[in-house]
Amino acid sequence: MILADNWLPADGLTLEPNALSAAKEKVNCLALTAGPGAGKTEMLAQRADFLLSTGTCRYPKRILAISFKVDASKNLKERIRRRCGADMGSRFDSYTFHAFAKRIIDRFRVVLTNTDALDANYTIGDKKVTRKQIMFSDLVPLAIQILENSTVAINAIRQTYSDVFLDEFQDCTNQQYELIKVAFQGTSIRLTAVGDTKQKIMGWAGALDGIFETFANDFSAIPLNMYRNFRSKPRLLRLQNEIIRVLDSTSVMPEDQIVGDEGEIFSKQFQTSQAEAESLADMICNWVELEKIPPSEIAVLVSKQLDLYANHLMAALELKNIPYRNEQQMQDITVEPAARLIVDHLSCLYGKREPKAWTRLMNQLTPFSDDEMQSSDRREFQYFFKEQLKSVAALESLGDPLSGWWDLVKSFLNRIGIETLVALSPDYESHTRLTEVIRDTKARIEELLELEPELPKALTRFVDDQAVRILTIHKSKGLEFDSVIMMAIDEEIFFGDRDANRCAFFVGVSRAKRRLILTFSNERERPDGYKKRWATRRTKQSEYFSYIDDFV
DNA sequence: TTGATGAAGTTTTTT
DNA sequence: ACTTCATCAA
Repeated sequence: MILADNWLPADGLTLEPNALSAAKEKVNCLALTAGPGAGKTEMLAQRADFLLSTGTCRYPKRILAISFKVDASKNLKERIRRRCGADMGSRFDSYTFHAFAKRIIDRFRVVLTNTDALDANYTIGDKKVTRKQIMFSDLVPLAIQILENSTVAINAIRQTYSDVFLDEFQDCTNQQYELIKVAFQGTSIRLTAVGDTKQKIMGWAGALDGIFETFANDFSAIPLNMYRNFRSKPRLLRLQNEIIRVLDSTSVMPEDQIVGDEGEIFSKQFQTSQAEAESLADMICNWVELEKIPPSEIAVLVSKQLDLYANHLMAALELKNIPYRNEQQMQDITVEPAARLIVDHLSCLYGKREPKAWTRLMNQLTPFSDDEMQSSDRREFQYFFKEQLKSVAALESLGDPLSGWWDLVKSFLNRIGIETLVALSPDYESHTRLTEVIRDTKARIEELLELEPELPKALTRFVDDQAVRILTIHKSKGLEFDSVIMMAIDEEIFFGDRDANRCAFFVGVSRAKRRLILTFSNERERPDGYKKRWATRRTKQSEYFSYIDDFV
C-alpha cells in the first residue's frame, strides 16, 4: 500500500498537470475534457493505478468503467492490466453500456413484471416477444427500471463500486445518462467522465448536448481540460488549433508547446472524380512502394455514402493491386473464431504448406494433446483430413479443383460437430448467430475469389490486415494513421448542421499523425446502378479548405 | 404509365 | 444536397 502523497505515475510516465491532478483526485467527481491524442486512456489507467495502489478505492471495492464500443472497453481493461498488474487489475470491471445493462438484467430479472417480465433463457433480437425476446434498445431502459424498483439491486451496485469511469462521454445519450444518474447520483461514489465535445459527432443519434456541463452540475464534478496532443506532428497540431479556435476557443493548445516544422499538409483539386481517384491511387502506390509506409497506416476518409464516393478510388486501387479494406461492408467477420476455423481448414486443404494454420486448427479441435483420449481423437481427425485431401486431389485431376470447396467445409463442420463450434464463442450459443457467421464467411470467400481466383491467395486476403483503410469519418473515431486522405470535401456531402459537420471534419483531420491530404472534384459522376447518371457539379467546402491554406 | 409532390434517408453501437 | 420511395391525380 502506497500513501496517496507518495504516489507517482506508473511505469515512469509523466502526465501534464491537469491529468496528474485528475489521476490523484480523492473526493470529487471529475468532468475531464481532452482533445484528440491527449492520452485519455492513459490518464484513466493511471487513475486506476492511483485508486487501487493507495487504497483510495478500498478493498474489496472495485472500479467500474463504461464505454460504448467493445474494442474501447477491451483496450481500457488491457491498459489497466499493464499499468496496475494482473493482481490489482482484477478489481477493475470494464463493460460497454449494453453489457453493463445486461448484467443488471440477468442478475435481477425477477424484478421485471407484467409486460416486461422475462424468461431466464431470453434472447436479444430485432423484435420484442413477450417473456422470450427483447431488443438492444430495451437493455438500458430495463436496467433503469430494475434499479428504480429494487433497493436490493441498487444497493448491490452501489456497494460493489467506489469509482466509475465514463469513456467517450460526449456521446452519452439521454437513456444512458439516466442509467448513470439512477445508479450513482447522490452517493459518495466518485465518477470520472472523460471525452471531447469537439469530437461530438453522434448528435443525430441522440448524444446529449452540453452533457459535460449537465454532469458537472448534477454530480458537483470538477471540470478539467487536458491541452496536449501527443499524436500529431507540429504542423498538424497548428492546423488542429485553427479548427479548435472555432469549435471551442477555451481548449486551444498552448502555441509555445508546439515546436518544429514536421508534418505534411496539402490539398488537391480535380475536374472529375475519375481524375481524383487515379491521382489518389498513384499517390497511395508511391507511399506504399517508395516510402514503404505500411498500407494499414494509410486511411481514406469520406463523410458518408462511401460506396458512392469512393467507388472510383477502389476500382483504381484494384487496378494497381493495392490491397484495401472497405470498413463499411466488413462486419468484422475476419475476427470471428468460426470464420478463422474455416479459413484455417481451407488453408490446410488447398495451401502448399501451412504449418501455422494446421497448429491453430489442431489446438482448436483438441486443446490437450497429451491426454490419451484426445490424441486418439487427433489421429482420427488426421485420417478424416487425409480423405479430404484425396478428394481435393481427385477434383484437381479433373481440372476443377475449386468446385467442391464448400462441400468439404460442410463435411468438416459436421465432422467436428456443433458442440465444438458453439464452444468457440459465447455468441454461438444462439445457433442463429453461428449459422450467420458461417454463411457470411462463405459469402466473403466467394467475393474474394471473384478478385483472386486462386483460393490460397484469396484466403490470405481474408485474414490480411495489410490493407489501406477506406472508411467514413464516423468509423474513424478513436483511430490514428500516419497518412490520412480526406476526399470529396464538398458542400453537398456535408449537408445539415454546420457545427456537427465541423466536428466531423475535426475528427477526420485529427486522425493524421504526420500527413494530411484534402481533395475536391468539380464534377462527380454517380456509379452505375443509379437511375440518374449525369455528372453533377460540386461546390467546394471553402471553410474547410481555408483552414489548411496557411499550411500548404 | 407518367409526372408532381412530399417525406425520409444519408453518418452507428450494442449480448 | 441529392436520391429514392410512397402517394395521388391525370
